[in-house]
Amino acid sequence: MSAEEEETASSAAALARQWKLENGVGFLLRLLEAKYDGLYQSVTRQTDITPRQFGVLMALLQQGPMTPSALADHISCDRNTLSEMLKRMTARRLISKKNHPGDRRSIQVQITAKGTNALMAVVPAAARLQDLMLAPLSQDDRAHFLRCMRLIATSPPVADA
Amino acid sequence: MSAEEEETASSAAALARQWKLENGVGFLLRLLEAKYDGLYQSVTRQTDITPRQFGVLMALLQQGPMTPSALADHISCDRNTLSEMLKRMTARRLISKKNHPGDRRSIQVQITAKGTNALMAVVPAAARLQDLMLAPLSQDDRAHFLRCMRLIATSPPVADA
DNA sequence: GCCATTTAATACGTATACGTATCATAACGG
DNA sequence: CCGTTATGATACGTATACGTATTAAATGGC
Repeated sequence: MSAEEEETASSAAALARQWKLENGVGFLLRLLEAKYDGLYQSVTRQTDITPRQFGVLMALLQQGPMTPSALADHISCDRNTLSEMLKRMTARRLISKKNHPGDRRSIQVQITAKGTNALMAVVPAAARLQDLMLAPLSQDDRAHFLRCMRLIATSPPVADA
Repeated sequence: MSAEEEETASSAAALARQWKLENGVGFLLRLLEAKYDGLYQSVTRQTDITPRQFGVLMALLQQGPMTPSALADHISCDRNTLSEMLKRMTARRLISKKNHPGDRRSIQVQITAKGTNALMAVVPAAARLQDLMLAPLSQDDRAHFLRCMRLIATSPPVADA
């Protein structure tokens, strides 16, 4: 082991000893996600659309038919992930696919009547989710917390990363 | 459709029209998670342990051998999920399993030398992740944001949920 | 001491998430 | 006009996440 590697190794060991997993942003984010999904289950009971599918259906309802790529951009979702979601949602007839007029590579997806019904059935419950998640915070903290999340989410990736 | 159902449906439609997906906690949490994982990829380059595996290895390094159940509690991870992670990590020889002395139902998992090396190789990069994630926030906001996340994460589930 | 209950771990099914590869089609440059 | 490149969608592989089912073993009640 070179002197430099040894130095790196010893400082890594020191960092590891004092590491506090429970203070890490990644750790906390996962806890919040789990809490959010758990609350979603609680408030929506026996529905058959997931939180992610909720976002897809809401976007299609509000924006009308669009291509998978446009939809992925709209809801900030990976295109591969969305492609698999759309496959499952099509199988369940929550959405339908049709040919794109003018580009034979492309398609358009649209919400079905069944999808609209499924969405409407959970909208009232979903509307309570935000309050339930933020319940532990004061009113001031809720707004501040959301601002912080938006700041991080919308700030461009750092060059030195 | 009963009068009540009609009322529910029309209020759901009204809620849906004014729904702003990009303001939802769930939506923002997913953006932050994606950002975190992206930054992890950037700062750790060609390593072969994921952010979740990092947490497992760090816990085993600091706490020593323990049962999968104890580990799941320690890192707040679902036991089924952890079981599959441990299977993959065992296959890669990052950890090893041994019989539990005194309870033949149970086992203990422990970090291997290879796992320790893999962990140490990414610790310095992982230490920079926190700062990179919080970079868009002021110093005051960083502490406040973390406090808010901990508050939500640690507050017990609400009864009315 | 035996049986019902509980607990530990895992298997299995479904859903998300994303990197890489593939295929068809469109767009473009010469 | 033809070949190269870019783009849209999907297939495939791996990893996470979690509900439910299964199996083995420990535990508690009687």
